[in-house]
Amino acid sequence: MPGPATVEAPRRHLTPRQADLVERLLTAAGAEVGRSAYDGLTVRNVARAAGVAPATAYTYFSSKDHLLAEVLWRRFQAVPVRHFTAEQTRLDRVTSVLRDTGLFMADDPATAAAGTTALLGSGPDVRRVRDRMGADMRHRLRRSLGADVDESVLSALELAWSGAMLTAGMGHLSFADVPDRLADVARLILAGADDPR
Amino acid sequence: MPGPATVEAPRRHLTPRQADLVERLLTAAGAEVGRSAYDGLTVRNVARAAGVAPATAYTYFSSKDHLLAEVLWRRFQAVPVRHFTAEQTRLDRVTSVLRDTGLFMADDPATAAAGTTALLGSGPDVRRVRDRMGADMRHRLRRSLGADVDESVLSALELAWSGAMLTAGMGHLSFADVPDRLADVARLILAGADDPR
DNA sequence: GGCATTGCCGGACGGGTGTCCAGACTATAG
DNA sequence: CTATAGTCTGGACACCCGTCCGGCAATGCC
Repeated sequence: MPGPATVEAPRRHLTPRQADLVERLLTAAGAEVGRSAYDGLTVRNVARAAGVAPATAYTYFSSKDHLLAEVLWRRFQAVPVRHFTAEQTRLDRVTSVLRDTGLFMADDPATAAAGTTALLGSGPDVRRVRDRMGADMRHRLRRSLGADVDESVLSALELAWSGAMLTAGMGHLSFADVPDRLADVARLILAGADDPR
Repeated sequence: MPGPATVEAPRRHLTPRQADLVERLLTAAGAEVGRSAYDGLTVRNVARAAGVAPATAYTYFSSKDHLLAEVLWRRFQAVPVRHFTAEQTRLDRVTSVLRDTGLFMADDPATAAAGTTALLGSGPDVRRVRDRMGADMRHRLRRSLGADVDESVLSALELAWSGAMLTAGMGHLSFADVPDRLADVARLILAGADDPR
């Protein structure tokens, strides 16, 4: 049975006006979350700050979680994908990726923490953002690992990264410490993989 | 300045009647979460199922998250601490700990997923449960690693464990796969540590 | 320039959360 | 058996979420 499946939203062209609106919402959310953490932030406040009716905000972001997740995703995307030089070892490359993607949150721990919480939300849109982010991270790691990747190494690195994000998001670990911690993990894991080229 | 600090609740003796009440709430919550996931569960429903007024439930658990977190903690505690034999290698020991603590959630993925979400909540009580669980896990791992533990190995294993819980809780990874994944990670990390005794 | 479509407004609504309180209820002690 | 301290009740409350809808403005098409 094919089932009702998911109803794809028709292709959404955003007029410049709308794109600007979305922009304003995202930046307003980013600013707001800096003041009041996840719990304190309300969609209505963000909407007001962006000069928009609450209902309108909900037509572009299906939930508070979705909104915050999208803020985080945007920042994540902004992390540059480095160009590797020939003399970098595999460990160097992996470490640099982990460093960059770990550090981007340290600038604004409030947003990072709230975003982490939001990313765990349950709506389908949040899930999409989550998948997108996971896929991007996997891609970055795979690229840094070079040819003939051991899948279990890749998976282990991903797990460690998620763990670090989570632990930091919960306040168990400082965001500033994340990069070093992850570098340690990479060192151990890559030393464990037979071929540390 | 000493500051207002946290106001410790005065020592709470639970009468048998109260202990039973708490018990009923926890099991009712466990049952309820099996049917409706995190979002579907309401404190009021759990209270009703336990034959208790909502306000009463809130005097024992400060929030829905706290309630669910406590359910998870209880199950986690029930995971047996194995007795290691002399001929087990370090990897064997670590793997068995990761397997056990990873598998206990696979029995009831619904509860596990909801509990994971709850554990990320923000109240001070939830935080306490979280810390308790993290400390317990660290303890189990440290014990399995044996003498002269490399702290970075311990930390790496913890990160991987958190990552696995998170990833599974989000549905990114099946709870059933968690043990094998974690075994892989342990193999890599311990091979990376110089002394795989 | 007139007209239809589209999107925003704003306010109301149903449901859930966590808090509070006055009163009923239980058990313990006098 | 009665007074009293500690619990539980049930319902009201303030707040927020996410949804819905009628009205109004702007955009784009002819």
